Amino acid sequence: MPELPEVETIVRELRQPLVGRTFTQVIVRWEKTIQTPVAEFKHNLPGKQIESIRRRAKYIWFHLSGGWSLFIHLKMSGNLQVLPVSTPCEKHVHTILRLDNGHEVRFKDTRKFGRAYLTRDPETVTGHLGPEPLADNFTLADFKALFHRKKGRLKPLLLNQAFIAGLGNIYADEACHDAGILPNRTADTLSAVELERLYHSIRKVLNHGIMHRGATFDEVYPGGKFQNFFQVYGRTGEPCRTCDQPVERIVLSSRSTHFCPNCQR
DNA sequence: CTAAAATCCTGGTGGC
DNA sequence: TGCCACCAGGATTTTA
Repeated sequence: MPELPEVETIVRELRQPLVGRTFTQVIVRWEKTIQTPVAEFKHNLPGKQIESIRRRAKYIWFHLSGGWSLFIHLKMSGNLQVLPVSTPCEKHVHTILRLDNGHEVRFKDTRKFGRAYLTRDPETVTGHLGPEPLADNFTLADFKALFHRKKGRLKPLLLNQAFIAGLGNIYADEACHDAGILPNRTADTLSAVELERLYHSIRKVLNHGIMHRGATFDEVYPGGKFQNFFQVYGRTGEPCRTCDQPVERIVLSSRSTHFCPNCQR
């Protein structure tokens, strides 16, 4: 379940092997992965060179020659491998993008939720997204303004990518705990002081995640270490690292939500 | 407007 | 050991 820090780490690791490469061939084994019409995708991708790779929210964004953009969203279980064509292909590889150097990009995705988009208009994919929480120009005032006349509960708001981009279940729970705010609070009850704490906590937990190269989960994304630093996520019944009270779990908008009833108010 | 539920998927788990 | 019901979980879509 890659969230912002995992996707950021993956993007950084893809740059060295992929920037400058040109796609030569597309093999699609599970067509639902491709969100743009498959025939267009297969026709338009070969011949395009990767000029740069960035991240927007949880999307991996390949800037291609000719003004094209390839977006890949890993969703729950997606994983990108860059391997020589001769390497035996693992199970659950649904799309293969051949390169001009004898290697290929393999989109492996056990649960088949991952999606790829090829477009000349990036806005069609990312246009609905809220602000990047780690952007230099994303200020406390901007964050507070997001809450203007918002009435829903805090956790679902933080998970809403149109509200703020990049948080998922793990980092939303961790940010609420760091800020000392209960995730089921109604958004319009948060004080100015609480909003300020939350703003800094969101950026803090995301930066910590990136620093530890993300969190490794279900062995989908190897290499991350942040799972060792979770304060509440997945720790139901275990003692809070701050106060020793057992971490509690509730369900909010059908998502597991973990919090410390003592540290969070 | 908010919000809850259904949808898409498969591997892992727990009950019997 | 086998069978099966059930669950997680991001984002979108549907329904209330």
